[in-house]
Amino acid sequence: MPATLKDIAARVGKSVTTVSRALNDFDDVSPETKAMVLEVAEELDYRPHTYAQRLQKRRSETIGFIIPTFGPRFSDPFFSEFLAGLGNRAAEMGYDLLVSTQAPGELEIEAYRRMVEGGRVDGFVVVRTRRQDPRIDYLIKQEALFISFGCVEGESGFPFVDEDGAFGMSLIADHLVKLGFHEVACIAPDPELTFTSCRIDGLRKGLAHHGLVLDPGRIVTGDLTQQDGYEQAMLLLAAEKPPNAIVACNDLMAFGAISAVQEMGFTVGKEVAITGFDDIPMSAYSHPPLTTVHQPIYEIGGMVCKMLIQLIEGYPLEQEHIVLKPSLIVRQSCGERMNMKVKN
Amino acid sequence: MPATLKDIAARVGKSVTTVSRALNDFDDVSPETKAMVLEVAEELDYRPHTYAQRLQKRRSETIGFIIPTFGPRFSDPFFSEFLAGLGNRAAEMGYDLLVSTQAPGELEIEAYRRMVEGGRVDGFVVVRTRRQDPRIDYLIKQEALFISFGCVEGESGFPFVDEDGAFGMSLIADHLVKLGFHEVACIAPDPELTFTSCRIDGLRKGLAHHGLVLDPGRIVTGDLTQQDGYEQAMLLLAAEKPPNAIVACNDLMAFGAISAVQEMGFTVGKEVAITGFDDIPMSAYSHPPLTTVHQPIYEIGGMVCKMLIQLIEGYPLEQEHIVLKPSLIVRQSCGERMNMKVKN
DNA sequence: ATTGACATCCAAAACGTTTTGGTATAACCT
DNA sequence: AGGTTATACCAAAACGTTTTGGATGTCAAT
Repeated sequence: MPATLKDIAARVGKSVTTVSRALNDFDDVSPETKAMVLEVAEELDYRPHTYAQRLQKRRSETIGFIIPTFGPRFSDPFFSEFLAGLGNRAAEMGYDLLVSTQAPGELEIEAYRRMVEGGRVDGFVVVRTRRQDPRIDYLIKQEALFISFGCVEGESGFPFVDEDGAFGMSLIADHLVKLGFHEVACIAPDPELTFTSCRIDGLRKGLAHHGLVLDPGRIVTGDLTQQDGYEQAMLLLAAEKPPNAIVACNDLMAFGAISAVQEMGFTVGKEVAITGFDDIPMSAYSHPPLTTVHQPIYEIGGMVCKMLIQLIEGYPLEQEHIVLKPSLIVRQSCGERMNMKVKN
Repeated sequence: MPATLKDIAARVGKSVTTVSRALNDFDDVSPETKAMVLEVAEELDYRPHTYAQRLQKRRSETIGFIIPTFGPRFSDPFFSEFLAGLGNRAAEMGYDLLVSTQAPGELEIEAYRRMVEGGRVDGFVVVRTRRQDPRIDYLIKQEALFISFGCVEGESGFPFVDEDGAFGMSLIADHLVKLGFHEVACIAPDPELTFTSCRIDGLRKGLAHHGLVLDPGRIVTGDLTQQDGYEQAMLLLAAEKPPNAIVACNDLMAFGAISAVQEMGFTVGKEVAITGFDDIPMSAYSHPPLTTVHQPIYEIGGMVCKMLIQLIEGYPLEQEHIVLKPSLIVRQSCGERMNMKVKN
């Protein structure tokens, strides 16, 4: 039985009110009483009962994060990096982090309902946005507080952080063209995801800038896993006129593509260039190491968390919409001539 | 303002008690009343206030998981796989999952205190146990409910799931010896971790079984990251008499070791064999693909979660201690002669 | 007419906090 | 003396549930 305010009150011979106010350092409690209360609280190892506080304050001091995992498992380091950033910042700011996983679909909104309408959380973090995103529609309708990483089509009356995917892809295009890889293919994610079209467009425009066209027949769709990266790359390589560069929209698919290219007997970085997106820790340790676009995922998690807490606590955001410029990380998967790039 | 029991009671003209009992399907409420209450509840979109319920029931229906991350980030897929297993099972069983991250050290127990003594969670999941584990000591002392994945030295009066690391390592030893790799080195984790000595011993005994000794000078310590795997492997390769097999105690370090070996100009699987442990999804996509020991991490997460909930709800465990037999996954990082293995 | 059984309902207490709206006492001015 | 001010305290209500321990009414069996 943990100690309660009542226990302390009984011990010091004061009322529960006074004890509560002493512990919260109100100034209508005498210094002597405060000292006594503190001492007894220490002695009884008192901890306020979280749920009683929350009930009374009508605040949960908890933020919700539902990982939109597709399969039965989420092995995408993107989520774990993001989660770590979120979790550390939340803990630092005195908030709890309630985590759940729920694949997109029928049950998804139900998961949000449980958290929002049960009063479990004060706000949400949404990631991996879709072009038409029911989660965001729901949260707006409920007037729930949230920050998303990624935007949606049309609607922009909500705060979000996003990365400039088109810009990132233009960096990739420049890099490939400069190294002489002109036959470019792309492994894109589900077109429903908002960032898909940004990235494809960015790549298309980046190539166009050099007078090249991105053949629509060379755009295939993968589910963001290594497995699918492998399979889609195999498809691309089996084409009549196979590409000599495969631009994957995330690192995981790029790893799969590397396996495929190698299995077909080509040398990655020489006969076929491969690029990724995200710069997860593993990308420095693939063979060859992956040229990719860096997003500071951990930091973004922390940033989103901080913005949400600001919103919850009623402070205005300095910026409603933040768009981050990603940067190119050159490694060996497009060839060894990396210093070329570094020098400009 | 979400609807409360009081609102429903007012609408149907009954007491709060009756409404509560109707919603909980008690049989001292007439079918007509139940129907009415249900209808009005639906209409008002009623959701019970989670924290009020928890306060009253003195149950949080929440399980706590503090990820013992070392750095500022945890990119180890081990944790995310485990978390996914935990989270999915918890959601399925109607429990919330409260996640936090806290590196081992001074502040660690404080993080547990906040969750336990604030009554925030009904029980804990502990992973990556140390030989002397202050978390477990604390939880036992507080009589808190928990299940750990991994055991500790001495004490075993608590329920846990563990994998037979020694057995896994003996499989590795057999495999390496059979393929002719006799100069074995090992990159082990922090010796404080319980599984470190299990695995080293397993390897030592496995080799001894074939008349080989594991030179203590060939056991180095890494921090479970690719980075450290790379650096420790470099050290091993720089030795006077370099090993021709590097046994890493997790897959991430094995990836680092692969990079190191390749950078030194050796062919992995031919001049130097490399093995991992965990069989994370990435291990099928490294180049060469990694021979490793499979642990069903996702499933273990689910299993641990289920056991904890059983404990919380007062059902006895079928088994207090579960030790899983891992299996060897043969890929190319020890050579191409994999069919040899498959055939026995 | 009682008694007992059953069906249906509910007031009040409880969970552990915080907040509201005070009261009592002492001290200090006029 | 009366009035004001400051200090220290607290009873009660409130947050939204669930549970306890009846109360009331009806009907059937004695």
